[in-house]
Amino acid sequence: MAFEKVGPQVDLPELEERMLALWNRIGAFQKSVERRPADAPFVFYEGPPTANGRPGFHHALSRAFKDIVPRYKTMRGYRVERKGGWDCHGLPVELEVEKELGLSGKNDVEEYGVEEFNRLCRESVFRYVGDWRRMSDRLGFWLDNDNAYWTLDNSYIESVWWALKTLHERDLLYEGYKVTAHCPHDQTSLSSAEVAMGYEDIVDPSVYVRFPLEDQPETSLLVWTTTPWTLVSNTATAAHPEVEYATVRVNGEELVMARELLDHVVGEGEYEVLETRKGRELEGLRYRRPFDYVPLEDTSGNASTVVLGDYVTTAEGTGLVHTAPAFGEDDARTGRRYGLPTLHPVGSDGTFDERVGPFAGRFVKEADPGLTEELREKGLLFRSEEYEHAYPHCWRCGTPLLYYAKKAWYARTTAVLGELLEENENINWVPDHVKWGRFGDWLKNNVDWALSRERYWGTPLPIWRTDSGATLVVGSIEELRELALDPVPDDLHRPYIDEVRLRHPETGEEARRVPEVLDAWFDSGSMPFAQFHYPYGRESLEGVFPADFICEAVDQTRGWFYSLLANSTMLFGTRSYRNCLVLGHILDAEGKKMSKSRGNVVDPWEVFENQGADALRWALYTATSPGNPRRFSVDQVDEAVRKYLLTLWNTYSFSVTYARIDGFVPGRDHVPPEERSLMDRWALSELQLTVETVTERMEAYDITAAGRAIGEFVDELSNWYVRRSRRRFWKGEDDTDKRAAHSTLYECLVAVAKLTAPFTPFVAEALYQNLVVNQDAGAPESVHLADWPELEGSLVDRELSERMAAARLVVGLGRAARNATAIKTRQPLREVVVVPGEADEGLREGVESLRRILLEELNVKGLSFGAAEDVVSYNLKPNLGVVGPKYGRLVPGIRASLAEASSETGARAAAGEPVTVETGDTEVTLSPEELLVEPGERPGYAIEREGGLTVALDTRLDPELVDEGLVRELVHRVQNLRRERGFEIESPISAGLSGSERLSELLSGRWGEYFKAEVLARELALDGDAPADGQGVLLEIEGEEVRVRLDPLG
RNA sequence: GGGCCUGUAGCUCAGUCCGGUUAGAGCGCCACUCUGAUAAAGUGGAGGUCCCUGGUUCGAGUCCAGGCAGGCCCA
Repeated sequence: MAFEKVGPQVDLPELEERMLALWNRIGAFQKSVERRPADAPFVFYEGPPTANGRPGFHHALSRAFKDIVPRYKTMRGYRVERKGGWDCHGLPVELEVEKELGLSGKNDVEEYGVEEFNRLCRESVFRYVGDWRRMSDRLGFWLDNDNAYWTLDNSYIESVWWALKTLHERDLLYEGYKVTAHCPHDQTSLSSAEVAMGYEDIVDPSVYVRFPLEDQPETSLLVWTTTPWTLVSNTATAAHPEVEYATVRVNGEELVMARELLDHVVGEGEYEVLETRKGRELEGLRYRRPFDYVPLEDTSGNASTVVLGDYVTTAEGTGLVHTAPAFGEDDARTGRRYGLPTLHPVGSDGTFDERVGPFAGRFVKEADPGLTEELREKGLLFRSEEYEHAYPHCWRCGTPLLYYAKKAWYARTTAVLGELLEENENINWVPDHVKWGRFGDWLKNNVDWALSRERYWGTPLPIWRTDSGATLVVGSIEELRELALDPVPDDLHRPYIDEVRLRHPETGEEARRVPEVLDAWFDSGSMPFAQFHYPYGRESLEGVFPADFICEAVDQTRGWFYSLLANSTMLFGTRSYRNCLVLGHILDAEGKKMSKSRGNVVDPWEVFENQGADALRWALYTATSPGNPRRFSVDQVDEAVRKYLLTLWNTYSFSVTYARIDGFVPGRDHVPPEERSLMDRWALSELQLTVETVTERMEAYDITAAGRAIGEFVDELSNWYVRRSRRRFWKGEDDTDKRAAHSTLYECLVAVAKLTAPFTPFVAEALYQNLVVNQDAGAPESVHLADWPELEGSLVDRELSERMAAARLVVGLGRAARNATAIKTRQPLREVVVVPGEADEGLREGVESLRRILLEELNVKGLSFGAAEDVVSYNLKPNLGVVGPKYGRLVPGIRASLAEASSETGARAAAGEPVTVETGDTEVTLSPEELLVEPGERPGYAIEREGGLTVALDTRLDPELVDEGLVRELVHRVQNLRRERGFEIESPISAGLSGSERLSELLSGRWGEYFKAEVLARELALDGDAPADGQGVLLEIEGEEVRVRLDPLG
């Protein structure tokens, strides 16, 4: 069957729509999975997006990268299941619904009703699923959406419960304190994102307080705080282990604080330094705490001692940080490390409880002045000032937030820290710096994972508690049924699950569920098993765990990348992904983050409709390494269209156009590679080298380099192979050489279609359908069902590639030389002289073998290899690699002397003799190895050089050359006329010329046949029969006036 | 405040691991050339404080230290 006609113009978006329809019709995606062996899985995990917002441009980015690797691996023979998934729970969903309902905070939600609220949350996460699917489909992202997992499904929740129960059984689940930003007005915790929304500048007290040492009450630690009310709960003082602390005498008392802050706090010259020591030497010093309202039950431990913390700074304060584990994140962490008690005399409304005597019932911040006064009375107040700083406020009600410890459920990730670090070593991070940088560093500082959230829409914690404090962790629905006193609801979410009371199997007590829901990150981190309802819906994870490949943006380092690793390490003792491609964020053309509020968001659909998905994909893959933040503009997509897609398309169109004219049939007309021309074998060799590079780069997940290699090959194929081979396709006779050219171009295009299939799946498919499916009924019916090109080593000819590179270099230099002479390329020249440099071994042979190409490209009659001195003079330079180490400081002098050396010296050096130069008062003799000899200008030739290579054009014209130049110019002009007249490429004409004696003479002589062949003139009439005045077109060529008439024949 | 990444031509990026002679490519701009597949191609030109400062070295875009700017994450 003949190839379908292909024009040079193409409507890419329209083509893509047709390919999408084709894929649907033949079930290409399903087949691409099912036809690969089940026992050769390549596991991909889809990081679930939340569908309560429309997909944006950055989602197109990550989906493009998520798609390319599975497509590639499929072609490599793996079965790549791609189960979709949706993240359904979490605070963002709740906040969105709150906003829609006009609710503000938890009190509002409870008043509104949790049942209805959660119903709306459930609805909202399905809202834009259609948009997501449309965007993904149009982009060419193949994903199994019909079997997607939903984190809100009972089956999913049950798997997550199993995980929590397993953690519990391994003593990896516990209840502890968690410091959160707390709004005392709304009586709720705020997420860090919410906290960030509400910073305002306010004035707080700034107090410096004495903590007298237990053993030397005349010496005090000097401590600074802006929240005097937290001093009531002080249980330690933190110092930085490496900071230098001084004991100083000030007005008869002794104080300890960071040395570098003395001038600032005490005043220059106001103190006498008695002693200095590192912070680590202060560890364990026992002091008297400022307030005794809340009793310390155990005074023997680390309470009221100096502890160490890396977070202590000397940017402000005294370098000694008051520590109250109930009211600071650092404090709480330090508290856990040192086993400090947590003193927590504050209610959720922000008032002191009855223990804080005179201040009981007072809002803590309002108690600051009274507490400060009390410190003054006790003689503990060193100084009191005011301090203006940015402090977080509730974005809803404006109340200053309190950092405040609450009970929370934790996963004891620190217990498996060693394993986490070890497993991280076994992950291939791309780019690799993430492993030991952003991710690894952060892992090292791992703290236990606070799993519980005091919210409504999430996986309910499967923890029930009796009045006596005994807890039950339920791991399955069946277990729940066994223990339940009430009917188990169909929907496991709140509020229904809250109604279910359990009977404690040992104590017989009644138990109620704790109110919290689970951090949604734990949901997503559970997807490797929960997506299959493991261990209930599926007994084994063999073949689906761990993932071979995941891909998300860099903001997931502490999100999904972590939750996946933490969960699988705690549950299965191993990482859950082997290769992780980390994407940078997308910025607009100005380097600003793309965001709706800035109005600089690029709509993927605009790009789909104007340039197409292939162009977008290609731009994303090849413009920038994926790990970097990328500046994106539509210009890049335009360039992808022009530089890559249209170049490829036109090469394809060219190939098909001539294959149709010649009736070329790939199978029948195949010419064995060894019988093909040099140019063909070069193209095949370059193709194989490209296959090698692309495969190797894809295996390393270096998509950018892989894509660029394909792009370079397509450029070479179009702008060197096709351009150089055009005449072979045009010529009339149908011989081996022509079939060889067809075979070569055909094979290259088929291979490119396969190579580019993971990158630009649509164009690849269009080529493949016409070039392969159309020809071979037995071929896979889609390029995405085809196998990746095998490297055929026998076709690789590195030497030929090098020779061609050398010849192309010579051509480039020759063209430069020609431009410099200002002689038109249509004017032939007599000779090009090539002078290889010393390093150009084998160049002579290479150029010689490409003689014909070279002569055509440069339009010269002859090629010769000149002795250098024929066309050049010499410049001398030191060979720094040798001379540098040997002569050191003399090098600049040597360099200067060589630059001034005479031409005789240059010639001698070129002949291999040593050269002696003077530099200052030293004489140095340089051996040939220590010298670089370069050719320079010489009159009579147009010369261009690169490295040691010189190309010289003999610019002298003789009458014969001038005649030919004139004829060629005439041919050119007549060809233009043909085109203007709209003649078909292959249609013959009759031509008549008159008015120029000189041209008539040339055309009736030796140039007639040449002229007729070039312009496809079957008949040529000169002068007598030629156009009379007023007929045809009058041309002026090089001062000759000639009248030309063209008539179509037949 | 901390961690990580980035900084090279007007723009997008190579090159930096492993120091070397004149720092490259593509796009854009200017000039010229070529053109019966191409929205192309070729040649030349303009365009560079390789973010800054200091150090090591005969020699630093490259190695070291300290800064600056931008991005992300965290506080």
